[in-house]
Amino acid sequence: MIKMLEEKQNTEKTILEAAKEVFVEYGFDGASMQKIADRAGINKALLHYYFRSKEKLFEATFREVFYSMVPPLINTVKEEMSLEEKITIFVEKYIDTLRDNPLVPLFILHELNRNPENLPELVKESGIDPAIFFSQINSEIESGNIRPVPPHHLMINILALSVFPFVAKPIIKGLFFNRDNDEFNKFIEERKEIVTTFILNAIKKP
Amino acid sequence: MIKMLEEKQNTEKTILEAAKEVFVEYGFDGASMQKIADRAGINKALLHYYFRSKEKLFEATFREVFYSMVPPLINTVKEEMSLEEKITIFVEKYIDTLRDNPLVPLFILHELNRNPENLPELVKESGIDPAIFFSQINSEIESGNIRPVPPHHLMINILALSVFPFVAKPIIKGLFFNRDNDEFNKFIEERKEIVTTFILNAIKKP
DNA sequence: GTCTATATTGTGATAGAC
DNA sequence: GTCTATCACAATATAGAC
Repeated sequence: MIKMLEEKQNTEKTILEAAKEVFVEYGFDGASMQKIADRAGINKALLHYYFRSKEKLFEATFREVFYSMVPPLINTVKEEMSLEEKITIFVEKYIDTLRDNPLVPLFILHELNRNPENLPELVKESGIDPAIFFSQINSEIESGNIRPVPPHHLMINILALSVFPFVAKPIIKGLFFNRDNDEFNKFIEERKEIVTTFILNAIKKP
Repeated sequence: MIKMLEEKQNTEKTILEAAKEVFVEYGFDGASMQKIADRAGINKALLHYYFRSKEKLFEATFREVFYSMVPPLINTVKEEMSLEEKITIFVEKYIDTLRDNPLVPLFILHELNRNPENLPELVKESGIDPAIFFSQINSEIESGNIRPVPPHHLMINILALSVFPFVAKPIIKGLFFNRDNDEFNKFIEERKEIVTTFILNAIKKP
Protein backbone atom coordinates (compact mmCIF):
# COMPACT_ATOMS: atom_id res chain seq x y z
CA MET A 1 0.00 0.00 0.00
CA ILE A 2 2.74 2.39 0.98
CA LYS A 3 4.71 1.08 -1.93
CA MET A 4 1.85 2.04 -4.22
CA LEU A 5 1.70 5.57 -2.90
CA GLU A 6 5.40 5.97 -3.31
CA GLU A 7 5.25 4.66 -6.85
CA LYS A 8 2.44 7.03 -7.57
CA GLN A 9 4.56 9.94 -6.44
CA ASN A 10 7.49 8.81 -8.52
CA THR A 11 5.49 8.13 -11.66
CA GLU A 12 3.76 11.46 -11.44
CA LYS A 13 7.09 13.23 -11.07
CA THR A 14 8.58 11.23 -13.94
CA ILE A 15 5.69 12.18 -16.17
CA LEU A 16 5.88 15.84 -15.24
CA GLU A 17 9.60 15.86 -15.90
CA ALA A 18 9.17 14.27 -19.31
CA ALA A 19 6.26 16.55 -20.14
CA LYS A 20 8.34 19.54 -19.16
CA GLU A 21 11.12 18.55 -21.53
CA VAL A 22 8.85 17.78 -24.46
CA PHE A 23 6.48 20.73 -24.07
CA VAL A 24 9.32 23.20 -23.62
CA GLU A 25 11.09 21.90 -26.70
CA TYR A 26 8.11 21.50 -29.04
CA GLY A 27 5.38 23.70 -27.57
CA PHE A 28 1.85 22.53 -26.82
CA ASP A 29 0.85 22.04 -30.45
CA GLY A 30 4.11 20.43 -31.50
CA ALA A 31 4.18 18.01 -28.59
CA SER A 32 2.26 14.74 -28.55
CA MET A 33 1.25 12.45 -25.72
CA GLN A 34 3.18 9.69 -27.49
CA LYS A 35 6.41 11.70 -27.40
CA ILE A 36 5.92 12.44 -23.72
CA ALA A 37 5.17 8.81 -22.90
CA ASP A 38 8.28 7.71 -24.78
CA ARG A 39 10.40 10.28 -22.98
CA ALA A 40 9.03 9.07 -19.63
CA GLY A 41 9.52 5.42 -20.55
CA ILE A 42 5.87 4.53 -20.07
CA ASN A 43 2.80 4.41 -22.30
CA LYS A 44 0.17 6.93 -23.28
CA ALA A 45 -2.61 5.46 -21.13
CA LEU A 46 -0.74 6.27 -17.95
CA LEU A 47 -0.54 9.92 -18.88
CA HIS A 48 -4.31 10.07 -19.01
CA TYR A 49 -4.60 8.08 -15.81
CA TYR A 50 -2.57 10.71 -13.97
CA PHE A 51 -3.60 13.90 -15.76
CA ARG A 52 -6.84 13.08 -17.61
CA SER A 53 -6.04 15.14 -20.72
CA LYS A 54 -3.22 16.72 -22.67
CA GLU A 55 -4.58 20.11 -21.73
CA LYS A 56 -4.47 19.32 -18.01
CA LEU A 57 -0.99 17.85 -18.26
CA PHE A 58 0.15 20.96 -20.04
CA GLU A 59 -1.32 23.24 -17.41
CA ALA A 60 0.45 21.37 -14.64
CA THR A 61 3.69 21.50 -16.62
CA PHE A 62 3.39 25.19 -17.37
CA ARG A 63 2.81 26.05 -13.72
CA GLU A 64 5.83 23.96 -12.76
CA VAL A 65 8.08 25.70 -15.27
CA PHE A 66 6.78 29.14 -14.41
CA TYR A 67 7.03 28.75 -10.63
CA SER A 68 10.42 27.09 -10.71
CA MET A 69 11.85 30.01 -12.66
CA VAL A 70 10.21 33.24 -11.57
CA PRO A 71 9.93 33.30 -7.74
CA PRO A 72 13.54 32.15 -7.09
CA LEU A 73 14.66 34.93 -9.39
CA ILE A 74 12.59 37.56 -7.64
CA ASN A 75 13.94 36.43 -4.27
CA THR A 76 17.54 37.13 -5.31
CA VAL A 77 16.66 40.80 -5.11
CA LYS A 78 16.37 41.99 -1.50
CA GLU A 79 14.25 44.97 -0.67
CA GLU A 80 17.01 46.84 1.15
CA MET A 81 19.45 46.80 -1.78
CA SER A 82 20.29 49.93 -3.70
CA LEU A 83 18.88 50.25 -7.20
CA GLU A 84 22.32 49.67 -8.68
CA GLU A 85 22.79 46.52 -6.62
CA LYS A 86 19.39 45.22 -7.58
CA ILE A 87 20.04 45.67 -11.26
CA THR A 88 23.49 44.11 -11.07
CA ILE A 89 22.36 41.08 -9.09
CA PHE A 90 19.19 40.56 -11.07
CA VAL A 91 20.84 40.66 -14.48
CA GLU A 92 23.52 38.24 -13.39
CA LYS A 93 21.14 35.74 -11.79
CA TYR A 94 18.65 36.04 -14.59
CA ILE A 95 21.21 35.31 -17.28
CA ASP A 96 22.53 32.41 -15.19
CA THR A 97 19.04 30.94 -14.91
CA LEU A 98 18.38 31.35 -18.61
CA ARG A 99 21.73 29.84 -19.52
CA ASP A 100 20.57 26.68 -17.73
CA ASN A 101 17.07 26.81 -19.25
CA PRO A 102 17.60 28.44 -22.63
CA LEU A 103 14.37 27.21 -24.20
CA VAL A 104 12.09 28.29 -21.37
CA PRO A 105 11.61 31.99 -22.22
CA LEU A 106 10.49 31.39 -25.80
CA PHE A 107 8.27 28.57 -24.56
CA ILE A 108 6.57 30.79 -21.98
CA LEU A 109 6.15 33.68 -24.38
CA HIS A 110 4.79 31.49 -27.14
CA GLU A 111 2.30 29.75 -24.88
CA LEU A 112 1.17 32.95 -23.17
CA ASN A 113 0.54 34.31 -26.62
CA ARG A 114 -1.67 31.31 -27.37
CA ASN A 115 -3.47 31.66 -24.05
CA PRO A 116 -3.05 35.11 -22.48
CA GLU A 117 -5.88 34.67 -19.96
CA ASN A 118 -3.76 32.22 -17.97
CA LEU A 119 -1.34 34.90 -16.83
CA PRO A 120 -3.20 36.89 -14.15
CA GLU A 121 -3.63 33.89 -11.88
CA LEU A 122 -0.01 32.84 -12.31
CA VAL A 123 1.23 36.33 -11.50
CA LYS A 124 -1.04 36.69 -8.49
CA GLU A 125 0.24 33.45 -6.94
CA SER A 126 3.88 34.02 -7.83
CA GLY A 127 4.33 37.11 -5.69
CA ILE A 128 5.39 39.33 -8.56
CA ASP A 129 4.92 42.90 -7.46
CA PRO A 130 6.74 45.66 -9.31
CA ALA A 131 5.44 48.31 -6.90
CA ILE A 132 8.43 48.38 -4.53
CA PHE A 133 10.88 48.47 -7.40
CA PHE A 134 8.91 51.23 -9.09
CA SER A 135 8.78 53.49 -6.05
CA GLN A 136 12.50 53.02 -5.54
CA ILE A 137 13.16 54.13 -9.11
CA ASN A 138 10.87 57.11 -8.67
CA SER A 139 12.57 58.24 -5.49
CA GLU A 140 15.99 57.94 -7.14
CA ILE A 141 14.72 60.14 -9.94
CA GLU A 142 13.24 62.68 -7.53
CA SER A 143 16.49 62.80 -5.58
CA GLY A 144 18.22 63.60 -8.84
CA ASN A 145 20.43 60.51 -8.61
CA ILE A 146 19.46 59.04 -11.98
CA ARG A 147 18.01 60.28 -15.22
CA PRO A 148 14.21 60.42 -15.45
CA VAL A 149 12.99 57.16 -17.00
CA PRO A 150 9.46 55.75 -16.55
CA PRO A 151 9.80 52.79 -14.15
CA HIS A 152 7.90 50.30 -16.30
CA HIS A 153 10.04 51.17 -19.30
CA LEU A 154 13.20 50.68 -17.26
CA MET A 155 11.93 47.35 -16.00
CA ILE A 156 11.11 46.17 -19.52
CA ASN A 157 14.53 47.34 -20.70
CA ILE A 158 16.23 45.24 -18.04
CA LEU A 159 14.19 42.18 -18.98
CA ALA A 160 14.63 42.78 -22.69
CA LEU A 161 18.40 43.04 -22.56
CA SER A 162 18.64 39.89 -20.44
CA VAL A 163 16.08 37.66 -22.15
CA PHE A 164 16.23 38.61 -25.81
CA PRO A 165 19.50 36.82 -26.67
CA PHE A 166 17.87 33.55 -25.63
CA VAL A 167 14.70 33.93 -27.65
CA ALA A 168 16.80 35.08 -30.61
CA LYS A 169 19.44 32.39 -30.14
CA PRO A 170 19.15 30.93 -33.67
CA ILE A 171 19.47 34.38 -35.23
CA ILE A 172 22.46 35.36 -33.13
CA LYS A 173 24.20 32.06 -33.68
CA GLY A 174 23.50 32.16 -37.41
CA LEU A 175 24.36 35.80 -37.91
CA PHE A 176 27.43 36.20 -35.69
CA PHE A 177 28.88 32.84 -34.81
CA ASN A 178 28.35 30.56 -37.78
CA ARG A 179 26.12 28.34 -35.62
CA ASP A 180 28.91 27.66 -33.14
CA ASN A 181 27.61 26.88 -29.66
CA ASP A 182 30.75 27.72 -27.69
CA GLU A 183 30.91 31.17 -29.22
CA PHE A 184 27.29 31.75 -28.31
CA ASN A 185 27.88 30.69 -24.71
CA LYS A 186 30.84 33.03 -24.49
CA PHE A 187 28.64 35.80 -25.81
CA ILE A 188 26.09 35.06 -23.09
CA GLU A 189 28.71 35.12 -20.35
CA GLU A 190 29.97 38.45 -21.61
CA ARG A 191 26.50 39.89 -21.43
CA LYS A 192 26.29 39.78 -17.64
CA GLU A 193 28.69 42.69 -17.42
CA ILE A 194 27.85 44.30 -20.74
CA VAL A 195 24.16 44.55 -19.94
CA THR A 196 24.70 45.80 -16.40
CA THR A 197 27.05 48.61 -17.39
CA PHE A 198 24.87 49.41 -20.40
CA ILE A 199 21.87 49.94 -18.14
CA LEU A 200 23.76 51.81 -15.45
CA ASN A 201 25.36 54.12 -18.02
CA ALA A 202 21.95 54.74 -19.53
CA ILE A 203 20.37 55.88 -16.27
CA LYS A 204 23.34 57.51 -14.50
CA LYS A 205 23.58 61.25 -14.64
CA PRO A 206 26.78 62.54 -16.23
CA MET B 1 -6.74 31.37 -71.26
CA ILE B 2 -5.57 34.71 -70.01
CA LYS B 3 -8.47 34.65 -67.59
CA MET B 4 -7.13 31.39 -66.18
CA LEU B 5 -3.66 32.79 -65.67
CA GLU B 6 -5.05 35.83 -63.94
CA GLU B 7 -7.19 33.68 -61.70
CA LYS B 8 -4.19 31.56 -60.91
CA GLN B 9 -2.25 34.61 -59.80
CA ASN B 10 -5.12 35.83 -57.67
CA THR B 11 -5.83 32.49 -56.06
CA GLU B 12 -2.20 31.95 -55.24
CA LYS B 13 -2.00 35.37 -53.65
CA THR B 14 -5.23 34.78 -51.74
CA ILE B 15 -3.88 31.51 -50.39
CA LEU B 16 -0.58 33.03 -49.38
CA GLU B 17 -2.35 35.88 -47.65
CA ALA B 18 -4.60 33.50 -45.71
CA ALA B 19 -1.68 31.20 -44.90
CA LYS B 20 0.27 34.19 -43.63
CA GLU B 21 -2.50 35.17 -41.26
CA VAL B 22 -3.11 31.67 -39.94
CA PHE B 23 0.53 30.60 -39.65
CA VAL B 24 1.55 33.84 -37.95
CA GLU B 25 -1.29 33.54 -35.46
CA TYR B 26 -1.09 29.82 -34.68
CA GLY B 27 2.41 28.77 -35.75
CA PHE B 28 3.18 25.85 -38.03
CA ASP B 29 2.04 23.17 -35.59
CA GLY B 30 -1.05 25.01 -34.44
CA ALA B 31 -2.21 25.85 -37.95
CA SER B 32 -4.13 23.40 -40.12
CA MET B 33 -4.74 23.30 -43.85
CA GLN B 34 -8.47 23.41 -43.06
CA LYS B 35 -8.13 26.69 -41.16
CA ILE B 36 -6.12 28.20 -44.00
CA ALA B 37 -8.62 27.05 -46.61
CA ASP B 38 -11.48 28.52 -44.56
CA ARG B 39 -9.65 31.80 -44.16
CA ALA B 40 -9.02 31.93 -47.91
CA GLY B 41 -12.61 31.02 -48.70
CA ILE B 42 -11.65 27.91 -50.70
CA ASN B 43 -11.16 24.22 -49.91
CA LYS B 44 -8.19 22.19 -48.80
CA ALA B 45 -7.61 20.48 -52.14
CA LEU B 46 -6.71 23.78 -53.78
CA LEU B 47 -3.99 24.41 -51.24
CA HIS B 48 -2.30 21.20 -52.27
CA TYR B 49 -2.84 21.99 -55.95
CA TYR B 50 -0.91 25.23 -55.55
CA PHE B 51 1.67 24.32 -52.94
CA ARG B 52 1.77 20.49 -52.84
CA SER B 53 2.22 20.21 -49.05
CA LYS B 54 1.72 22.08 -45.79
CA GLU B 55 5.49 22.23 -45.44
CA LYS B 56 5.94 23.88 -48.82
CA LEU B 57 3.11 26.33 -48.19
CA PHE B 58 4.71 27.23 -44.91
CA GLU B 59 8.10 27.80 -46.47
CA ALA B 60 6.60 30.14 -49.06
CA THR B 61 4.72 31.97 -46.31
CA PHE B 62 7.73 32.29 -44.07
CA ARG B 63 9.85 33.72 -46.87
CA GLU B 64 7.10 36.22 -47.66
CA VAL B 65 6.83 37.36 -44.05
CA PHE B 66 10.57 37.53 -43.56
CA TYR B 67 11.34 39.41 -46.77
CA SER B 68 8.47 41.84 -46.41
CA MET B 69 9.74 42.85 -42.98
CA VAL B 70 13.51 42.75 -42.91
CA PRO B 71 14.90 44.34 -46.11
CA PRO B 72 12.63 47.43 -46.02
CA LEU B 73 13.77 47.98 -42.47
CA ILE B 74 17.44 47.68 -43.35
CA ASN B 75 16.97 50.12 -46.21
CA THR B 76 15.76 52.86 -43.89
CA VAL B 77 19.31 53.10 -42.62
CA LYS B 78 21.58 54.80 -45.13
CA GLU B 79 25.27 54.13 -45.12
CA GLU B 80 26.29 57.78 -44.87
CA MET B 81 24.28 58.46 -41.70
CA SER B 82 25.98 59.04 -38.38
CA LEU B 83 25.74 56.28 -35.78
CA GLU B 84 23.34 58.38 -33.76
CA GLU B 85 21.11 58.98 -36.76
CA LYS B 86 21.12 55.31 -37.66
CA ILE B 87 20.06 54.25 -34.19
CA THR B 88 17.34 56.90 -33.99
CA ILE B 89 15.86 56.13 -37.40
CA PHE B 90 16.13 52.38 -37.02
CA VAL B 91 14.42 52.20 -33.62
CA GLU B 92 11.58 54.41 -34.80
CA LYS B 93 10.98 52.53 -38.04
CA TYR B 94 11.38 49.16 -36.40
CA ILE B 95 8.81 49.90 -33.70
CA ASP B 96 6.46 51.30 -36.35
CA THR B 97 6.79 48.12 -38.38
CA LEU B 98 6.23 45.92 -35.37
CA ARG B 99 3.24 47.96 -34.25
CA ASP B 100 1.62 47.05 -37.57
CA ASN B 101 2.71 43.39 -37.36
CA PRO B 102 2.79 42.66 -33.66
CA LEU B 103 2.62 38.86 -33.98
CA VAL B 104 5.40 38.52 -36.52
CA PRO B 105 8.47 38.64 -34.25
CA LEU B 106 7.30 35.87 -31.94
CA PHE B 107 6.25 33.86 -34.99
CA ILE B 108 9.66 34.20 -36.63
CA LEU B 109 11.54 33.43 -33.42
CA HIS B 110 9.38 30.43 -32.62
CA GLU B 111 9.69 28.96 -36.09
CA LEU B 112 13.42 29.59 -36.36
CA ASN B 113 13.75 27.78 -33.07
CA ARG B 114 11.90 24.81 -34.58
CA ASN B 115 14.00 24.95 -37.72
CA PRO B 116 17.24 26.89 -37.27
CA GLU B 117 18.86 25.57 -40.45
CA ASN B 118 16.52 27.70 -42.55
CA LEU B 119 18.13 30.94 -41.47
CA PRO B 120 21.45 31.09 -43.34
CA GLU B 121 19.79 31.07 -46.76
CA LEU B 122 17.23 33.67 -45.73
CA VAL B 123 19.95 35.94 -44.38
CA LYS B 124 22.15 35.54 -47.41
CA GLU B 125 19.36 36.56 -49.79
CA SER B 126 18.03 39.36 -47.62
CA GLY B 127 21.13 41.50 -47.80
CA ILE B 128 21.68 41.58 -44.05
CA ASP B 129 25.26 42.56 -43.45
CA PRO B 130 26.25 43.88 -40.05
CA ALA B 131 29.83 44.52 -41.22
CA ILE B 132 29.38 48.18 -42.20
CA PHE B 133 27.51 48.95 -39.01
CA PHE B 134 30.15 47.17 -36.95
CA SER B 135 33.09 49.02 -38.43
CA GLN B 136 31.30 52.31 -37.90
CA ILE B 137 30.84 51.47 -34.23
CA ASN B 138 34.47 50.46 -33.94
CA SER B 139 35.72 53.65 -35.51
CA GLU B 140 33.52 55.72 -33.18
CA ILE B 141 35.04 53.88 -30.25
CA GLU B 142 38.58 54.35 -31.52
CA SER B 143 37.96 58.06 -32.06
CA GLY B 144 36.88 58.21 -28.43
CA ASN B 145 33.39 59.44 -29.36
CA ILE B 146 31.48 56.69 -27.57
CA ARG B 147 32.08 54.24 -24.78
CA PRO B 148 33.70 50.95 -25.73
CA VAL B 149 30.95 48.39 -26.37
CA PRO B 150 31.37 45.26 -28.51
CA PRO B 151 29.49 45.94 -31.76
CA HIS B 152 27.48 42.74 -31.75
CA HIS B 153 26.36 43.36 -28.20
CA LEU B 154 25.27 46.87 -29.10
CA MET B 155 23.38 45.57 -32.11
CA ILE B 156 21.59 42.95 -30.01
CA ASN B 157 20.77 45.58 -27.41
CA ILE B 158 19.12 47.76 -30.04
CA LEU B 159 17.08 44.84 -31.35
CA ALA B 160 16.22 43.61 -27.86
CA LEU B 161 14.89 46.96 -26.64
CA SER B 162 12.79 47.39 -29.78
CA VAL B 163 11.43 43.87 -30.23
CA PHE B 164 11.00 42.52 -26.72
CA PRO B 165 7.83 44.44 -25.80
CA PHE B 166 6.08 42.75 -28.72
CA VAL B 167 7.09 39.20 -27.88
CA ALA B 168 6.24 39.88 -24.24
CA LYS B 169 2.99 41.68 -25.04
CA PRO B 170 0.74 39.42 -22.90
CA ILE B 171 3.05 39.80 -19.92
CA ILE B 172 3.29 43.57 -20.22
CA LYS B 173 -0.43 43.98 -20.74
CA GLY B 174 -1.24 41.68 -17.84
CA LEU B 175 1.35 43.07 -15.45
CA PHE B 176 1.11 46.80 -16.12
CA PHE B 177 -2.08 47.62 -17.95
CA ASN B 178 -4.75 45.22 -16.73
CA ARG B 179 -5.01 43.80 -20.26
CA ASP B 180 -5.97 47.18 -21.74
CA ASN B 181 -4.97 47.52 -25.37
CA ASP B 182 -4.94 51.30 -25.61
CA GLU B 183 -2.55 51.56 -22.68
CA PHE B 184 -0.24 49.06 -24.32
CA ASN B 185 -0.26 50.98 -27.59
CA LYS B 186 0.55 54.19 -25.75
CA PHE B 187 3.42 52.37 -24.06
CA ILE B 188 4.73 51.28 -27.46
CA GLU B 189 4.55 54.80 -28.87
CA GLU B 190 6.46 56.13 -25.87
CA ARG B 191 9.20 53.60 -26.45
CA LYS B 192 10.39 55.16 -29.70
CA GLU B 193 11.92 58.01 -27.77
CA ILE B 194 12.60 56.14 -24.53
CA VAL B 195 14.62 53.44 -26.26
CA THR B 196 16.58 55.86 -28.43
CA THR B 197 17.66 58.07 -25.55
CA PHE B 198 18.31 55.02 -23.38
CA ILE B 199 20.74 53.65 -25.96
CA LEU B 200 22.39 56.97 -26.71
CA ASN B 201 22.88 57.69 -23.01
CA ALA B 202 24.36 54.23 -22.55
CA ILE B 203 27.02 54.69 -25.22
CA LYS B 204 27.71 58.44 -24.98
CA LYS B 205 30.76 59.47 -23.04
CA PRO B 206 30.02 61.72 -20.06
C1' DG C 1 -1.09 1.28 -11.10
C1' DT C 2 0.15 -0.28 -15.44
C1' DC C 3 -0.46 -2.42 -19.60
C1' DT C 4 -2.76 -3.69 -24.53
C1' DA C 5 -6.37 -2.93 -27.53
C1' DT C 6 -9.63 -0.01 -29.45
C1' DA C 7 -12.80 3.88 -30.27
C1' DT C 8 -13.06 8.38 -32.40
C1' DT C 9 -11.84 12.36 -34.35
C1' DG C 10 -8.86 15.36 -37.11
C1' DT C 11 -5.00 15.71 -40.09
C1' DG C 12 -2.34 16.03 -44.56
C1' DA C 13 -2.83 14.37 -48.93
C1' DT C 14 -4.81 12.37 -53.39
C1' DA C 15 -8.32 10.75 -57.06
C1' DG C 16 -11.53 11.92 -60.07
C1' DA C 17 -15.70 14.56 -61.71
C1' DC C 18 -16.75 18.94 -63.75
C1' DG D 1 -8.66 25.54 -61.95
C1' DT D 2 -11.92 24.12 -58.59
C1' DC D 3 -14.77 21.10 -56.35
C1' DT D 4 -16.49 16.58 -53.60
C1' DA D 5 -15.31 12.28 -51.85
C1' DT D 6 -12.05 9.50 -49.89
C1' DC D 7 -7.65 7.47 -48.21
C1' DA D 8 -4.13 6.62 -44.80
C1' DC D 9 -2.48 7.84 -40.70
C1' DA D 10 -1.65 10.13 -36.23
C1' DA D 11 -3.80 12.31 -32.61
C1' DT D 12 -6.36 12.29 -27.98
C1' DA D 13 -8.83 9.53 -25.18
C1' DT D 14 -11.14 5.39 -23.05
C1' DA D 15 -12.20 0.25 -21.86
C1' DG D 16 -10.88 -3.59 -19.88
C1' DA D 17 -7.41 -7.23 -18.62
C1' DC D 18 -3.90 -8.02 -15.22
